[in-house]
Amino acid sequence: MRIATWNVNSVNARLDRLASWLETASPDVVCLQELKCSTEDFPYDRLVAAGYEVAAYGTGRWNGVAVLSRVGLEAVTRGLTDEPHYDDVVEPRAIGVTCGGVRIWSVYVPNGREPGHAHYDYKLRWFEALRATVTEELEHQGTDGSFAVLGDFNVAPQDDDVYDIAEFAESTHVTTPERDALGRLRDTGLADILPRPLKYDQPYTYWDYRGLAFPKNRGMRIDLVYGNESFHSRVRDCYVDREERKGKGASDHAPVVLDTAD
DNA sequence: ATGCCAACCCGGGGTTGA
Repeated sequence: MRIATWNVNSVNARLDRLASWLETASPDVVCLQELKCSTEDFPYDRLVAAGYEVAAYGTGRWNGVAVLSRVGLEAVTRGLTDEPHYDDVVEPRAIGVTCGGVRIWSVYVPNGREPGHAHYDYKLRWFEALRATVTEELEHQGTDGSFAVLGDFNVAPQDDDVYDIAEFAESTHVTTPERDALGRLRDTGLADILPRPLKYDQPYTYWDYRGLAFPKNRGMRIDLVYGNESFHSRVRDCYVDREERKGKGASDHAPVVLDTAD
């Protein structure tokens, strides 16, 4: 089974590229983030015509997650247990589904903006709710089933997951509390499934639109795949499809693709 | 050339992203 995660930075603005990527990459399951559209405005017709079942969850603006699947799509859960709110709103940032016997979550972790900002606190609280929800689900399904959380985590797990750690001295995405939150998520029994880069040394997944960041490979690895042992043991390959970051109308994130046995 | 930010909402400019 081929599973991918991709922050598309507006699913409607990216629709032509998404449809063409589905044809060439031929994934069975795709986790999408940053839809920038409501559940109602999601482009169902085009993606259903491409052969996928769809579960979407969005309200527009800077949120929204979805899963596309052509191997079944069941048991849809929208949102986390006791999900924290920001400005009195619970944003659509997580959706769980079961596809081909694998329990899969597509998540879009809050950005955090800057350390000390209310959004940064929200980010840490959101991570705690994600950890709690994952713990509940893993207890419920037992250790036999395959389970994975994929998405834009907005945290670079290690210093070499950013192009120059010195550039991030005052920034979010690399702070100890954020990395500790990722560590507590791993402690539920999940492993970070590291993709191989198709070029250069590091498997970055995001490059800013500004300042020739992509040609200079000034990137970050913030789109992650966290899977339990049953899932991890089935992984045969995992890579960043950096070709999709090229050209006109690209998202600023590239898809992470993985192939599993059966 | 992988090439100098993009998408949203609103109604030309501000906000957000990471």
